[in-house]
Amino acid sequence: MPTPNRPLARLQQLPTWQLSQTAAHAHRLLTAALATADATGYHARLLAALQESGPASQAALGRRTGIDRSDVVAALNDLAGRGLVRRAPDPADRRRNTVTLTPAGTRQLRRLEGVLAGVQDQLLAPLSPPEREQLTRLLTRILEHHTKSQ
Amino acid sequence: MPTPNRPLARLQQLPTWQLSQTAAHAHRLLTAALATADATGYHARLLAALQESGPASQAALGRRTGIDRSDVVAALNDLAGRGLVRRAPDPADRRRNTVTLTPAGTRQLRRLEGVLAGVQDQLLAPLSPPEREQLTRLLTRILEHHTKSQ
DNA sequence: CAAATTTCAGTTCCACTGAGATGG
DNA sequence: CCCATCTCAGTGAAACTGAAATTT
Repeated sequence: MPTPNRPLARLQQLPTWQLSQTAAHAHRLLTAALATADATGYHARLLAALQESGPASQAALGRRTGIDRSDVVAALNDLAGRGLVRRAPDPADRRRNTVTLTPAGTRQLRRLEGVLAGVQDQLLAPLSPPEREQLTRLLTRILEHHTKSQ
Repeated sequence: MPTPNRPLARLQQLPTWQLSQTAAHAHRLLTAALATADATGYHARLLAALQESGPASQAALGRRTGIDRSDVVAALNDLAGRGLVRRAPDPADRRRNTVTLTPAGTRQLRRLEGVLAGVQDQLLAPLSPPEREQLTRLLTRILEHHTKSQ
């Protein structure tokens, strides 16, 4: 996702282009902010999923967060290495690892939620609160359309 | 850019998340549509830049389109191989290649513009024309803020 | 000499694929 | 026998880096 110096007049007006540019900005802000908390987007998504739905198998976490099974393994290695989650074999189905949020993981998630809120504010700085809501509504409509119809 | 099955309630509401999801959808649509015209996003951007500002050196094209100098080389190899652009040494500055749009390139650009318009329509299908304008205005404001302030 | 251009080779990041091992 | 799970190794696209060769 590049950022041209003197953007192309035509393409610049296409919503697809504006979306990709805006998402790229958001991604930069997000990655930078999470890095200051020694985290990545994968980490935040996994911790949030664990808090939201409780302990889960790795496959279930992958489905819920949209993270590929292979990448879930790697990210959980990180998180477990720092004591933010615990992995234990599921006694009911021994193919599975049950992943659990630790107290340290819960604290880290709270920190990350603060970081994420700050990024929203940075990104949407030029918009008033009602405009921010408007943007969210429009994006939600687009997303719903494209996830329902497929 | 993954797409979760049952999205996380919290993260799903964050504008950064919605933006990245929407941009991912747009990117999928765009890549697929351009592929039917034997093109890529790089191709479209380079052809558009050439039509908009006339013949240019490769370095200038890279700056104008936001495409890295290395990738400009590869994409122009493609385009030149299909006769859509012509590369000739610049007599005024022999470090440069002057890249020119051929008639076939102009025709291909017209095709691609049609393809791109179709993708906008697909992506924004659930929105009314005024809503599409609203979205464009909000995104433009965000982009202007983040490109001016840096 | 410093700076710009074109090119090639290689790196990094992210999402994904394939396959093996274990188990239901 | 088939399917699910966890894991590792590797692939592919996109953006970028470093450096060489040429020219200004």
